[in-house]
Amino acid sequence: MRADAQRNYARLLAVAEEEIALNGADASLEQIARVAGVGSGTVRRHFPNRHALLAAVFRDHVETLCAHARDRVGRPDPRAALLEWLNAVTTSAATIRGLAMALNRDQVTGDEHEHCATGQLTEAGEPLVRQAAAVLAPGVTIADLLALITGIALATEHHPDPAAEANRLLSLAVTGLSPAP
Amino acid sequence: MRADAQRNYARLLAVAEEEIALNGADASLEQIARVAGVGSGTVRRHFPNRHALLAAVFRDHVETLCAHARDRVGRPDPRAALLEWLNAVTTSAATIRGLAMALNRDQVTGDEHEHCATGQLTEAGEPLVRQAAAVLAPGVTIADLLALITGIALATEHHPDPAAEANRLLSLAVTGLSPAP
DNA sequence: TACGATACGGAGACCCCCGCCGTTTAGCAA
DNA sequence: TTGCTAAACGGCGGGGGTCTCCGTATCGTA
Repeated sequence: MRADAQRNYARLLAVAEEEIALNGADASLEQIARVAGVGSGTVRRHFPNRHALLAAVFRDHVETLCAHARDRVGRPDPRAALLEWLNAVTTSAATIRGLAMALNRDQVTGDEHEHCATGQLTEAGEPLVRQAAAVLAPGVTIADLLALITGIALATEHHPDPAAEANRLLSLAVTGLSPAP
Repeated sequence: MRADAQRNYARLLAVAEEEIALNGADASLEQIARVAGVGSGTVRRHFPNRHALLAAVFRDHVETLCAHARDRVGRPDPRAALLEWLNAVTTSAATIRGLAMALNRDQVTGDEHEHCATGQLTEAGEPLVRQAAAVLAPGVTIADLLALITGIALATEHHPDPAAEANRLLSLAVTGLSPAP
């Protein structure tokens, strides 16, 4: 990779992060190019489509969450371990503008990319779910949990305090909105 | 309302319904105008903004759900009554393309319109929630339930059988993903 | 230093949203 | 039936976005 390409890549990533934080997952690529001071062709060369850009922007965040999950494998209390992680994921999804939509989008694409955000989170979270299987409702999968979390994050995007609201909804779902009598 | 205006309104509504079923809540207004064989100004006159169009298109569906709720007020088993209604809402939100996004959008706008879709569903569902309060987790509101449902519907939009998947997730949330030990 | 590969910038084609305004037409009244 | 007027229509123009493509500038090496 040429030096100028590297510079532009880094610059674009930084600008994209700001712009997405400001305007959500469908921020204008054109605008990002303008702010970064490069031609629109350049952003498109580094990131062929919006999905690629989102993946790059959120890569670190996702990686952090995955590490968080791995740390919790083998903990003495599997239920607590899983719930802590789910809370962390929820907080990120609700706080980091655009992340929830990005996760939702690549669930749609059907995980053809093993290394997409949802794929990574699935892989990292699966052991936690397996460990906690005994205390989970039968049939619950890591995919279910991630779908629910992205859904909750999308639905609470507007709220004054999205993270708090999202976590509250998640807690309700975990313990049961209306447990059987 | 003039006769030609009435004709165009009806025609636009029909075309919009198809187009939204095909392309989701952000179908092209321009395209709708083309298919309906009217100028783009006409669609904009009848529906000043996208939200107005969505509201009109989904009005009947929402009204049906509200009636469904009113039917169930006063039933002997309040829990069953509420859950049946929640399932119905979930099925609609997951099946009718664009509805979930529309509901989500007007939760965002903050219900300044009392008669918007979410507002109507809130009003209709509130008695069911009140009735069932004794068997609900403390603090659960009708707004929470609707938010959760729209979130679930958004998250399962891609699934081969969205309604089944959405209802499954809802059931899990109702009985608890991992009820406390 | 010269050269080839690589990356850059932006023009062009296409689509969409939105506001505006000249023209047509429905429906009423004479 | 015939005029008339307000309401409704259609589409143009401006602004912006996406995506493709190609001539040009630049980097890194021989």
